[in-house]
Amino acid sequence: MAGTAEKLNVRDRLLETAARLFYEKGYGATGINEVIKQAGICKASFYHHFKTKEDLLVVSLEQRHERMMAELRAVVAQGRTPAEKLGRVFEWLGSSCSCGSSANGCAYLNMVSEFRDAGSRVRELVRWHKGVFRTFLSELVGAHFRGSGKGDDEIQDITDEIYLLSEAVFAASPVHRCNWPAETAWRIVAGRLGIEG
Amino acid sequence: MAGTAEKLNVRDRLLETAARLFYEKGYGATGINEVIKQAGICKASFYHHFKTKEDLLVVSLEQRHERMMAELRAVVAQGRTPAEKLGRVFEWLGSSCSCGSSANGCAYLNMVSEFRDAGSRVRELVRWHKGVFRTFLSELVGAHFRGSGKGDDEIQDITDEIYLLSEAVFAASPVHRCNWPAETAWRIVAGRLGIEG
DNA sequence: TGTATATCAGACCGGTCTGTCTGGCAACCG
DNA sequence: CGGTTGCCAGACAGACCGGTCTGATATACA
Repeated sequence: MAGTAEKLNVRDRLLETAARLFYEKGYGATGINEVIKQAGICKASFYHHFKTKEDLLVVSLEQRHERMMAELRAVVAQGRTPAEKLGRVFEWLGSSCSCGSSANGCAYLNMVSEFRDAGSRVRELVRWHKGVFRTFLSELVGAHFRGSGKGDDEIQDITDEIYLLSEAVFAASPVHRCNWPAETAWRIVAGRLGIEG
Repeated sequence: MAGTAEKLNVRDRLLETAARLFYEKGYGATGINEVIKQAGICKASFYHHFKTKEDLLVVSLEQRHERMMAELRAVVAQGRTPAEKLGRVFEWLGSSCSCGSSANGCAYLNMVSEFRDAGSRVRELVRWHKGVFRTFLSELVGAHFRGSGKGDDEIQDITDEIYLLSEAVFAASPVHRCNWPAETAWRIVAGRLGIEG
């Protein structure tokens, strides 16, 4: 029952299984024993690779971040203009938030619910991740308005708005389990980019 | 150490304590033993009033809903026009999401993270709550556009957008712990209402 | 007065949790 | 060959969990 993680080494099998279970069931609701069982790993081997359960979570979230950014780069590569690239991003947000087993919204926002201490390692990681994502958006927005005569402040404001709308998609999708949040968010974004329709 | 719940009867003390702890620490992270200890109630009395811990949560969420709607009605009563009322709502969203001990965002969205089964009682309650809140917004939006010649479909779309932005405030506030989400959201909303500035 | 109800106090049950420990097997490397 | 390393197997410790139970006390009401 090791599932998709057949050929990976022990550490990667643990990370793959943990990422899946922590996302689908939540961190607190997933026991270490379940992770190691589904990964087909014995307990001592787990504690050989990771000091604690939380360490496993942190590493798996870091890995998830890299994977997500890679996916995003691939997604925007399919768009020609910055506006089209942003459109692809919101399309991707919607599909990655309301489809199949991934209908649990944003893995990082979920962690904010589980780790209430704002100074915790996990919260810090979430803020870092969101910062990187916001920078990613800001570059697209900046490129879109390059040479438009818009001031930096206004572009900054629009970036904030678009970032906020991405969070809205993440938050609303798991509640409603359809992709009107992504479509509605994109409608607003398109308006702010001046590409009505 | 019963705190603010001095004069209440047993059931209400339990509900008051549970609402506070479940919100500040999360449902899973709060043990029944801690609730009853802080409420100054013995265990048998708790199980006399509530069948299970989850029952306590459900009733406390229902109570929270009534309290929130009452607060919202009071808040909008201070605005003269529908647009001003909506402005007060977003102001209230920001302050109730990023201030003091309540900097944990939306109690209901947090429950979505903790209850992954979309068919669970708690999830159902969350959807009901969000539906009522959306209706509340839709009445204000409808009043704002009354007689403006805007079609019902367009008003519906704008309502969706504003509701989505309220979710964005709830989701983003606990991550960033300041109220730019509320301000940014309101900037977009004001634009959609046609009251730029 | 007798009975039902609400509450207190806290032991107790069966289960789950993270993390540690012992012990053994196999591969690689000096 | 001997030692280290990675991994397996699973018992175990210690804490905490939700929930049940016994038994005592106080109050209200028939």
